[in-house]
Amino acid sequence: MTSKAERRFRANLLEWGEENRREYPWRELNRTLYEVFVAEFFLTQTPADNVAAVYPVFLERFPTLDAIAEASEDELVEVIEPLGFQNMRAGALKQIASAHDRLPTGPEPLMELPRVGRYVANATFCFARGDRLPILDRNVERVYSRVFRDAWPEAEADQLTFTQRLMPDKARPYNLALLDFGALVCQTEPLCEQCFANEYCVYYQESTRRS
DNA sequence: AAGCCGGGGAA
DNA sequence: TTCCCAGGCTT
Repeated sequence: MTSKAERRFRANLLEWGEENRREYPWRELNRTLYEVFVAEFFLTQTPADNVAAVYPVFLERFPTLDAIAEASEDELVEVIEPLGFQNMRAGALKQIASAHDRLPTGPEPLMELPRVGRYVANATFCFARGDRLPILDRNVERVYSRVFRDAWPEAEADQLTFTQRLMPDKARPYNLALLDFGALVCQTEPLCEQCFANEYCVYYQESTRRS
């Protein structure tokens, strides 16, 4: 069942996203699966602006999995060093490129690659192809747990179901908006005065009742 | 489910 | 220097 607040949130978020979407090179239309994967792989635990600085350099030097397979791990480390986690990441990319000519074409097999979890797998296929897959990171969890509080489940599997159910058919713009909203408005220190959800957000309702 | 890991950034 | 963090990984 979809509650009234859930329907409002979905509509409001989509509308907010149209005007507030952040532009990044990996969000351009017609990016290949590989190009989107590279971005999502780097975006974990790394600020988007850092990734944006390295992204074009990386794609220029390593335009395909094959280019990674042919390079040494040290060359890889050199390029991605500004991102941090360079050894872990270079090792995983080498492993991936030496085992595969091309990326698997679904989230489940993609998740079997080293250092690729649910978040990267779903984000890659949602953003590269528009697949209707739930994405769940700390931003998304913070947003939903504030807006819906008790309706937001504890267990990760249930959270995935919840986000899946809330997602409209236009999954790509919705999920992009969700990430941007978590980053720009519903931050750790939330900017409730400029938020569209004030009328039904449980967190906001509670915080105003107190004061 | 809970804790661990490697490492960046803030305190 | 310590603490906190955010994913993935391990158990």
